[in-house]
Amino acid sequence: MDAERRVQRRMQATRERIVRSALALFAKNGIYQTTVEDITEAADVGKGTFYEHFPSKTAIIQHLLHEGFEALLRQCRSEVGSARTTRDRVKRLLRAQLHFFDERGDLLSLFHQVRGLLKLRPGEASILQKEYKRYLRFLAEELGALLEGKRCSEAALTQVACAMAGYVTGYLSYRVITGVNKNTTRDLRVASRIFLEGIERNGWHE
Amino acid sequence: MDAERRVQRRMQATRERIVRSALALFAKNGIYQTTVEDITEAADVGKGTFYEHFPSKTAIIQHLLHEGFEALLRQCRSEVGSARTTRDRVKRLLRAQLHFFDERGDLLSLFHQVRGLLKLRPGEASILQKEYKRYLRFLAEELGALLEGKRCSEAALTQVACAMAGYVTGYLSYRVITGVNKNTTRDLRVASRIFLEGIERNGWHE
Amino acid sequence: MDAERRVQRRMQATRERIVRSALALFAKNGIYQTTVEDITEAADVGKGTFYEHFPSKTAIIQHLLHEGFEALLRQCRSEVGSARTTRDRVKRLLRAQLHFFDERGDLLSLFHQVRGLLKLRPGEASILQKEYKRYLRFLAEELGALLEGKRCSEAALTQVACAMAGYVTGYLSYRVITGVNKNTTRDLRVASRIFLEGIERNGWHE
Amino acid sequence: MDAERRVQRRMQATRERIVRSALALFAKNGIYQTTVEDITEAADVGKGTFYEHFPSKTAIIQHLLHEGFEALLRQCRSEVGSARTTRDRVKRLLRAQLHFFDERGDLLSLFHQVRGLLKLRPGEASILQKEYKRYLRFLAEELGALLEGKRCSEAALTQVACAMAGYVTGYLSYRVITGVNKNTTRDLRVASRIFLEGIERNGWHE
DNA sequence: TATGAATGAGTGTTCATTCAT
DNA sequence: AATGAATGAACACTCATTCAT
Repeated sequence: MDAERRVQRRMQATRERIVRSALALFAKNGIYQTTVEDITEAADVGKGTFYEHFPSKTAIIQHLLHEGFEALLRQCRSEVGSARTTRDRVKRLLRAQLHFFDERGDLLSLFHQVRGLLKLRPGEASILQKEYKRYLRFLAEELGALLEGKRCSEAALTQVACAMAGYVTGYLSYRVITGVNKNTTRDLRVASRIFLEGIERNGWHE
Repeated sequence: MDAERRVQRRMQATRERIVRSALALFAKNGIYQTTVEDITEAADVGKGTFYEHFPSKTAIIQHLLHEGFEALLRQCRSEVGSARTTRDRVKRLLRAQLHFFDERGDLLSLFHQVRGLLKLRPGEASILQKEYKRYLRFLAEELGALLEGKRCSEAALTQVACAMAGYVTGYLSYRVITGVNKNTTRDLRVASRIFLEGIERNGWHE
Repeated sequence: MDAERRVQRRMQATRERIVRSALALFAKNGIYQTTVEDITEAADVGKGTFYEHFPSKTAIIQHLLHEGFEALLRQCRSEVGSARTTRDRVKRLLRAQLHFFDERGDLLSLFHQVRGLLKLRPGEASILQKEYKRYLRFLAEELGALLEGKRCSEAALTQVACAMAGYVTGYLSYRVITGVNKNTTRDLRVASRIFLEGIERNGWHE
Repeated sequence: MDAERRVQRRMQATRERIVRSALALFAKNGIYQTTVEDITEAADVGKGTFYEHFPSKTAIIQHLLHEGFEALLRQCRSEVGSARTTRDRVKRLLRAQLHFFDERGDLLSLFHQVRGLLKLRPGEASILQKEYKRYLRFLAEELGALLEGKRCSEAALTQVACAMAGYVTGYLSYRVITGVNKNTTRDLRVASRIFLEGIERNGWHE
């Protein structure tokens, strides 16, 4: 029936308003300073409605994290896909990440905050940790593909993935502190140079 | 009198136990999951004693941050001090930071957590922010000194400082997630290569 | 029309599923631990459907209580009806109750739980209280009939009714705790003895 | 020091006010209708103070239950102690219980309410259950002592203990419903008769 | 009639902070 | 200086009930 679909759509809209409000507030005020009521108020729904859509505050963080990384990886994949040369691939991989976080400061902030909690709360941590590991694995695979023909251990690849992920997110989140204007073109040039030099000239062999 | 000095000394010891317990717990369980009572219990003092030494929980975080950065910069300065060549300076600068955070995982964690909160709580943020800015300014100055003779705007320097700080802390904190074994020698080689290549060959001109 | 009747019948079936689920859950998990949603889920109907059949959670408790006592009294009446001697009547009265609660542990539990709440919530209490009073009045009347010819004040009769009701339900609910196997025959022998002795030999005169 | 003791005493006083308020409210309004805030308000302390003294609402119920049964058993023991004849012992045992609950309607109510929850909430139930079992075991032992020389299985003794406990508490709590005036002397006469007849003339052999 | 999304008052619990000793 | 009992604002989460479809 049509009616049924309309209900579905309306519910989806409510859920989305909650999700959006949550992410915005988490990024702006921090996950601990943001209460469920803040979220529902911003989403203009009743407090109880939150729990119709997510079983707990932790659950929505998990959801946002998952969706966030999903989006990041999607963008990376689509950007890298059409690259030919190694140089181009690395550049595109970096550009995808830099662009993504430039536009999604909210996710940069969320990723950063949650990452700070990964060693804590063992129960919840492992679930959240998966997302970060997926991101690192993706980068390792991408980089691995680039280095084919050169010797590079799994550990070394992971290390480079950490380096790249750490560089991109670390750099951008420090940039937030300094208030330096965004200049993604320049950022990209610098980042590319840094990684390309390393990779092209030396390989990352141990 | 001697008695007076003894009291002073004992008080100092108490304060130190509190400080140490706080840092350990913040790193292990997170600043929000750590209660003042957790700290005083670990320090084996009464709950009220905490407030004899620090006016608030925020205050001790601020203190730890300040002392932490102080120590970091001290180590950087002493390491870099005796360097001669530019290449050596950069290497030493990186080594100092990597070594420091390798040994002080607690501070790495604290710095990371607090950094995630910097845009929050406007009042407190600015006080905490100062510490990070001081760190970045230090790096910028160091790097500026290295590039003497090459054109490099203030903004570009800040950018490189962000890159370096972001790279080091970002990389190491991702390394924590993957559980990759520490291998500081290799880490240093990689990091040096990355930054040296960039700096030596191109300078960071705009 | 036939259609109308079918609707009626289906509605009745829904109502019954709700009623049955409610009683089972109240007995198993407690009236406070059982949510309306638990009930509707167990009855496999929508949450809103509950409120089509009962105006509130309290209302269904009241309903169950009423129906429960109705059934109890019916069983008592039918059991006692054909008795001749006084001895037999008391025995049958006791047997009816013991049997009833043996088979209806759910009602035993419900009666017990609700009785614990009778002094509460003045508004609701009085409605629920009526059911218990009806039960006691019934017992008093039955016992009164047995004692005809012997002096026995109204108060004394009520007292004996309380004693009997208290004995039966109190005994059985303690038996639940001990996990002692049901042995209704023996239970009955004991109970009969207790009450018959008292009643037969002495009457309950003041 | 004196000061220390004074603090101790004051704290004890606070705790007692909380305990007393809790019991009164649980009895009057029910354990579910009574909120922690109701308790602290009645005790004229801050809400947080409750949790300085008890880790949870469940904990205070457990405490009250334990203390309540302790007091009941104490009274039973002291009452029964000086009895000589079997007849006297049973009478005293009954009297102790009837008197106790007559004066402690609050505990009668609490015991009744909690008993209604014993099959529920498995985790907590078992802790609470212990108290009831202790009571029953006590009665079984007392009755066992009386019947020495007569054959009586453990199960039968437990059964009689259930009967007695069930009778006393069941009777009294039904009496609350009817609003019949207390008349402990008469109650005692009735109860004694009931149990003495049974025990003296027949023993409770199977 | 049946549904289930939406609601918000209410609850148990936490925890930074105060203050009398 | 050190203590820890007392405090209450704040929060995550529950659940009976409503209502538009």
